[in-house]
Amino acid sequence: MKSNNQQAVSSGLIPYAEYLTTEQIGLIRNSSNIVKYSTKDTIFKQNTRTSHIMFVKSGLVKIYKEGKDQKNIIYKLVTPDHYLGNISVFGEDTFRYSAAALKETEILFIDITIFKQVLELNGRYATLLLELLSHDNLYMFDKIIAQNQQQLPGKVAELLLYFVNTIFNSDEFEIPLSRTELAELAGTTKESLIRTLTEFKNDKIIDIDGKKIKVNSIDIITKLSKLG
Amino acid sequence: MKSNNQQAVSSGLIPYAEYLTTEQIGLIRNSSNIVKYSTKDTIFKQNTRTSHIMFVKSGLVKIYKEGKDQKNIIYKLVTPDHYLGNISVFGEDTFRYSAAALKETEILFIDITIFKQVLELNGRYATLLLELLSHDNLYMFDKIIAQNQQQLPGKVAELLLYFVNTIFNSDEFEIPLSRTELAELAGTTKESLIRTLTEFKNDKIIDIDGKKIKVNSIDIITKLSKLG
DNA sequence: TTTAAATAATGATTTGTATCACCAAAATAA
DNA sequence: TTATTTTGGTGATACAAATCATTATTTAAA
Repeated sequence: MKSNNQQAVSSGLIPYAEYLTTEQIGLIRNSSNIVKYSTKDTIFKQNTRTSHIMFVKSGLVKIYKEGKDQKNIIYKLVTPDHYLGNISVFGEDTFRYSAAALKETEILFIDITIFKQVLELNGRYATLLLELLSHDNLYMFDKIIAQNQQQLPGKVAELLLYFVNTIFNSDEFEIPLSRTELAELAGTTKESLIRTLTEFKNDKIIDIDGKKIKVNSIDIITKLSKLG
Repeated sequence: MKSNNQQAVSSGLIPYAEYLTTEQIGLIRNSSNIVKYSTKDTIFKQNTRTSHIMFVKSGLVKIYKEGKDQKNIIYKLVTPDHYLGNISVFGEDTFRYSAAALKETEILFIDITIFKQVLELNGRYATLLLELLSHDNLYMFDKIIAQNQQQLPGKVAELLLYFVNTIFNSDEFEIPLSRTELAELAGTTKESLIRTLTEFKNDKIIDIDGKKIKVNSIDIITKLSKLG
């Protein structure tokens, strides 16, 4: 954590504060701080100890597993107003994966002990988190399983839908990821990803110019993702 | 749910009852019932409404996704004293997958509304579930990702380790699954699975006789699973 | 029991995509 | 600026595993 980048935490910044009492908000606020990261900064590394709950305030974060010979797998991207890593820090005392900022990012750090205290005091809040966690995990689960079963066109279609529906909420966007990273997210290799994107471009399903992508036919992309 | 197979629920049967007050145990007990299933019985089907939290009391359950042309994917098996489906019913109002009994199985059904009431009253219990859910999901996550990346020998080695370490806690066991189901769990095809098992048998790593399997060298199997 | 259906096993063939090799272009450092 | 590294892109090849085809074996039904 970079102490030189910290800033005070106002109560409005506490996630889902409407479910908390003033006292509980105070508890969390006093054990929280915001840290700013620049593009490509590491937020945490796998196998280090989990001491904080992290909540993305702004920016974009990739959650990834570091494999041997630089073969990473990107699990997911995290957009603002989401807990980092599905709050899965509850399950283990060390991180199972790493996180890095894909652009200028602000993270709210909350001391895990204090956070657990609040949860135990406030069943309503704990239940809310349980629902968030469940939802998130089901979604991720399906995504991974689907990816597993699909072949290239399906995988890349799924990737594009992920950007359109979940990350950017738009059919036109600029991806802050390299081709290699896109492949790591789609579950394939750089070469295969590029080839498939080029095919989609030739078929006029998408326009692509460097990191700028425009999805022309979400219908076709959706069909491809379902077809596998 | 088969009402003819129900039976009364004693307080000792409530999961993690030590975290609950007498009153809360009463609440849950009054809205619970146990249902018995025979081998191959369906417990629930994907896309049906979730109205109960389910807890496996005895037996063995497979959680699977039904794909087109009978191509199922088995996510996991659930052994006694575990919630069905990672309590993930919190996230959605319909099941995302199906469940079926692999042998004589008893399931404790708890009304979901009552259960949520108790959770909101008891932050301690909710936090416990949050931890269970987190842990389970991290585990599953890693398992699926690992499987995804591995090739045949690694996948089958992983499958065997799953039985040895998680399901049977023994290096000798009788699997209540067909070869097709084993393949669905390992993430491959029936033919490839059989071939790989035969190879392992020829290499004396395992003994296999129908559904009876004995793992002779967990060392080699572990190496194979790590090697990919 | 005999018949039918489901499951297990093995071989031959096909195919998708990872891997390898290489070059172009862009970004970064010197 | 030039040099160096990283990223993007294309073609040729290799290979693992899915698919197809067929037979054996077990299990369930008539």
